[in-house]
Amino acid sequence: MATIRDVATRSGVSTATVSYVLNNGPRTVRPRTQARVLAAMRELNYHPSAMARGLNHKRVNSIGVVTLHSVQSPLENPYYRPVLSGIVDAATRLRQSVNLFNGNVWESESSDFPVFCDGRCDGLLIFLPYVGNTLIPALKNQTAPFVIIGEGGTDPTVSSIDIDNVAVAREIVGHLIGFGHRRIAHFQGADYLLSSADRRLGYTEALAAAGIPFDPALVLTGDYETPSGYDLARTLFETAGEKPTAIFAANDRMAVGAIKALRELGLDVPRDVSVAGIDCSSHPDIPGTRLTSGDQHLMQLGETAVTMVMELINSAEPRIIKTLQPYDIVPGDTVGPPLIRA
Amino acid sequence: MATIRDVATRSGVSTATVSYVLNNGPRTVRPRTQARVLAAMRELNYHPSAMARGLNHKRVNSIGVVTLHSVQSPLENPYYRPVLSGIVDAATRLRQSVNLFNGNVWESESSDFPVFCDGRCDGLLIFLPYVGNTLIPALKNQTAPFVIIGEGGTDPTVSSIDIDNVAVAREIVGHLIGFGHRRIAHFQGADYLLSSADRRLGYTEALAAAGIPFDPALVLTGDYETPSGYDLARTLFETAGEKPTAIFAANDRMAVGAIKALRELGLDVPRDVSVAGIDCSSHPDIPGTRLTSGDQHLMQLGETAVTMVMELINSAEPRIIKTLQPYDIVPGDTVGPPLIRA
DNA sequence: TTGAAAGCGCTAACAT
DNA sequence: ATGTTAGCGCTTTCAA
Repeated sequence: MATIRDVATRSGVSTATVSYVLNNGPRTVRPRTQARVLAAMRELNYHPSAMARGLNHKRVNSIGVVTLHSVQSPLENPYYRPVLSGIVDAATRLRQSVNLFNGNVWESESSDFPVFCDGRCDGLLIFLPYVGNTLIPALKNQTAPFVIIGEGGTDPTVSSIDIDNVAVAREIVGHLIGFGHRRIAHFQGADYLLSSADRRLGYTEALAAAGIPFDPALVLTGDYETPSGYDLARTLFETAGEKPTAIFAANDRMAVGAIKALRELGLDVPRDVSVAGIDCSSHPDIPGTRLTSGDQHLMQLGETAVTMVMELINSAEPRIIKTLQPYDIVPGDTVGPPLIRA
Repeated sequence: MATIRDVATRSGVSTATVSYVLNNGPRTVRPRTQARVLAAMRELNYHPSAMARGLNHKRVNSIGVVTLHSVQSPLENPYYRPVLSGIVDAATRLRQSVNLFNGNVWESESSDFPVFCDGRCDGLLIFLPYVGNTLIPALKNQTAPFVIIGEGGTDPTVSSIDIDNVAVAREIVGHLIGFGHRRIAHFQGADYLLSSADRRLGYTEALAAAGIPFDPALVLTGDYETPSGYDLARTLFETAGEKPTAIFAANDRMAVGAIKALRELGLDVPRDVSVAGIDCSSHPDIPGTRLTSGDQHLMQLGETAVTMVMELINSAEPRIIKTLQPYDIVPGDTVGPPLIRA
């Protein structure tokens, strides 16, 4: 590869001049000289080294995206994918490249050596850090700014973007109550994610607001994955006890799993049981059925996350930005009035 | 950020020693000294700079992925996504980060300044370079090795991975012929992609092998996108002339578009018209229907592409690797025997 | 077993 | 308007 020296020699100027031509400033170069330099660059097929430049002005125009969870393949996950799409789109528009890291691999390797903050990214987007992870504390001790996606929680010392999990859960349970349901089960997410507790809180708040007594037997813990929703539904409907007329699953995948289980048990959704989730993600397992859900506008969320981290990067002093993404309750085919028992 | 100097000062050794501790060699360091250095690194929360290291040994452990086409969002594209998944998975396993570039943006900006080969990636994976693009020629003049995904074509001077487009098309058309079809339309892809011509060639070869005369009126040109398949099907079936009993679409998206159109026209698939595609990608537009298609094993293709580029990166002298990915014809619900006219 | 110092390719203050 | 040169943070040869 040709270096700036080669170009300088070839065009008979100093490296400084070449550099100024390269960057269109900050110094002005005589047009004739400039032309000579440009010609030399072309002839030598010269491309400035990102490494050398980065070493100087500490800026590489790349943002890192870390998926901390051991998600098999982030791109196949209905939550990650739209967010990532939004990130890639926004970053591209802003001329930033996107650096993907599968965090759990890097973390397990040597937890105190996060390659993604070794200068190859100007800033980081961290997906769903689970409760008790070691990355976030480590990240606080270094200079690359970062934004947490989906699990900012109550920590006021980190920048984050999320929906208001309590509110969206409250509203969607309210939606079920509005249809006349009083016996509503909740399939909550894994407890190592803060959102699980938040959505559960929204659920209890909605019940309380409607004067419906809370029944702990109706709250079952899953893990945000489809099979867990399936298993919980089977457990709930195959064992003895009074059945719920509706299920609020903490996300769409669990809701879809539940619907599959219910159908296998000969129950109709929503005639026999209503089901609602959160995410408005795609769910190929129940073709033709539109799940009642809370739309997090995940792509938009990814785009906003990029603008946030860019702001942090461009900001002189360290800052904390907290964003709550607006959401919408989207009625689908899976919620109806409760069945009146004979 | 602490530098290697800070660590050296703090532990009372030279920067050289710190470097050797950092890399576990090539020189051996006395255990006591090493311990002191490690302690200092920990205390200072030291992380070596990727830029500075890269500047020396020209290796950053990152592979670049360039999507040249103006795909809205690569992650939402049923061809790109599984390949990308495979890439991310394989790269992660090999401890490489993945750098995503939306090539058409970078290219349009200043076609002679490809940031993705400025040293921030050790090697590149290039998606579907269209015929006549300026990137590939430019890439040949620089040192970063690259592998072309999906459009290696006949150029023997570039490394590439693809399926045998002629063969897969020939086989799938053979599959249709096997059902008794003799009047088979072909919706071909955009002509700026080599695969379009290849698949079309496979189509004509299959016809020839079966002694079926080629009818140019049955070959229509789309662009690999769903709407084009829809439009072509409407055109074909709404205008006068003898209708085909089957359609071979050059990819699944066009096939799906065609099926939608046929259904709107009151035609049943496969009773009235059989339809086959290529890709085995997901297609939410025809829920419940399994499209007869040729499986390219796209995730696998992405994984193999990564191992290929890693081989090129690790190879001392420049090499060219050509890989043909195995494929399978996957029978679905959309192909049946032709309707016998009264 | 360790230190000193010369680069890697570029930028930008300091000269002229 | 342009050249000189001292770094950026690290690796590695050459010395000790």
